Amino acid sequence: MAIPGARPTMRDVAHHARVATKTVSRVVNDEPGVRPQMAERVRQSIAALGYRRNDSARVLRRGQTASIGLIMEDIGDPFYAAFSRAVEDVAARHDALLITGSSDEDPERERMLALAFCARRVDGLIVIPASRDHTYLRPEIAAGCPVVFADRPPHLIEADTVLTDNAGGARLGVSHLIACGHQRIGFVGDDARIYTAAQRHRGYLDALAAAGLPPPAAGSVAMAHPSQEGISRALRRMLTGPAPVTAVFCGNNRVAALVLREVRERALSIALVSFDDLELADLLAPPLTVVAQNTTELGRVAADMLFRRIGGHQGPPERVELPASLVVR
Amino acid sequence: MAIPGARPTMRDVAHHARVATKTVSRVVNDEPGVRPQMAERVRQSIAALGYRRNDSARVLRRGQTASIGLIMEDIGDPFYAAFSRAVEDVAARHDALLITGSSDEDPERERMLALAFCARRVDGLIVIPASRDHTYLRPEIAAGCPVVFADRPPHLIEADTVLTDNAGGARLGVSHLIACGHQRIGFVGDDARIYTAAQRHRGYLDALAAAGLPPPAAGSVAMAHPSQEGISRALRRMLTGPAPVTAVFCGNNRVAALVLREVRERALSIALVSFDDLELADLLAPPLTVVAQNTTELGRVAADMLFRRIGGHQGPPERVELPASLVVR
DNA sequence: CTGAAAGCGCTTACAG
DNA sequence: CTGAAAGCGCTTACAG
Repeated sequence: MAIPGARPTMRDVAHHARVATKTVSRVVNDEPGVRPQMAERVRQSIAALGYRRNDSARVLRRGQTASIGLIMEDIGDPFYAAFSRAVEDVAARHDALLITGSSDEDPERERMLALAFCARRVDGLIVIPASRDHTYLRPEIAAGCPVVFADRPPHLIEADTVLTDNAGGARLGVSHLIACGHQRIGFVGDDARIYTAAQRHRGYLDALAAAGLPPPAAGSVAMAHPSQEGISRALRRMLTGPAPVTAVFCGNNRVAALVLREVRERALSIALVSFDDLELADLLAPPLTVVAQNTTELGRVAADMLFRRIGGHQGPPERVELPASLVVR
Repeated sequence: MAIPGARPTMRDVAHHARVATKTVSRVVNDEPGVRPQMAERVRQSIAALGYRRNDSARVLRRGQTASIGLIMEDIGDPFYAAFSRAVEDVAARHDALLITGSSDEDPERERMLALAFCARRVDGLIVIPASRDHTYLRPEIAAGCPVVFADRPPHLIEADTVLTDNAGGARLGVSHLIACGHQRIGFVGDDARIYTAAQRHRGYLDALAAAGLPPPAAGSVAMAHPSQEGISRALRRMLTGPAPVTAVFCGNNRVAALVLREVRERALSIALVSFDDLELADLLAPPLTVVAQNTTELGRVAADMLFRRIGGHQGPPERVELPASLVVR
């Protein structure tokens, strides 16, 4: 039986045990209604041949693949890794496998991955969107593949969505800086086309307004795909001129790491608060106050919503928003 | 065609275009030998019905699933996340999907995941072992599912393996502390039953011996699953008595984070070097010198080895060891 | 260039 | 309790 690629099939077992394949199927799947004596005979043949059920055939016949797909920006990023782990745990509880793919913020890649997963007939999909147009998913959803969006809302279609309250979180962080006495506060965020970046920027503006502070001076807001060089320039701009900022709110973990490096290298003395927690943030000098998302909960809720749909739930699309919390350090 | 779960099949398309399914198959798969005019007719039917090939049926017939499985300790850990991303990139280049699972260092869970993946007939498996006995994989390998082990070697079977030079890396780190003038150096590592933990401990002892230093005093070595409490106790022990340590080598990133917290909280003045790099390690005061693994390369090599086997390579099992590098800060 | 038949390895729906 | 037949949706191996 050790011929590469030559696995015994249910038919082989049936021959060996001199029964019908259906009987083997019953034994393999622990279905009732097989005499113990016959079941034993089948079990011996299974052992003798080293038989293992081919789930990929089973899946074809049954129509459900017991697998879900997860598309995110980059599984290598700690935020998405934690999210992914939470999804995996829920999937495992439903005996489903998890197929993952990284879009690298490329809409076309997101689409290719999503369609490839659907072609494999995953039972459902969780998408952290990179695309600005999800109409390509409409036929898939109509054909019975539910989709849940996480971290960012879908575009041009309606579907279950779970988000962090990004604006609210940013308000918390910026209000904290204001409470500490800062009046001129800069904002360094990611590309403004990214939903979370835009929402956090909005929260920043709201906090200033709520405190009766003037809107940020020109140059006090920088939003772009984070790079050391870009952030260096942005900080330089914020710290020069007649009204330099005394504090900066960082829009996410990657921005924060770069800002921290810049602050250290140029020995800048500005206060910082960041959206997203960072490993070791509590050990920095001074420790970094952050607005933390509940990443695990985000993943858990997204997966729960998906499995509810897979289980047949038919209600209208839902939108859940989870709070972010201020971690003062 | 918007009836949930009712996707059109190749047969539906064939009826609609009044051709044989084989002709539809040719068009769908861009096989040559279809008159342009007929191909066009088929394409129109495909569009009209919203047909999408069911890859799960294709896979059954062809025997290859174009998917691989990856089993690691925890996809939520940044080390494994980076590893996973590197594997995904290689898989994508081979048009293969990646199925991931976390074993949580539980041998039984590793086994369940591996067998579940094999039941789905993944084309190959990458395993970061938790188990001490991999004989359960022998039938799967014999049946044509190649397995590559990464980060830690397999137990009781031979198979392709890619490792970091853990002992060599630890020697580098400990030698650096010695070069800085330290003579009494402690070691705080993970559970000694984990291969990487044991190897790093060995490298630590080798470095002491190579420098002509005496073997560590009783209590200067602590190896256990990392917990704040356990590490607190271990450090207390190392720092009391007649010959307290002046430096500590941390066995991995999780240990390092806990040791750093303890050092900060109790304002201990000891030198630290850690195996594994940490985000922000350069921004600590003082910055943390580390022995860095090339995690991405580890994942890339593992995946390359696997796809070579999937491609038919038949040579004897290979073992690759990648160097670790000292990052002085 | 086109297609009818068989089969991948299971499960479903029946019949006995 | 047991099994023969049909079928999941494709591709393979032929025949014309």
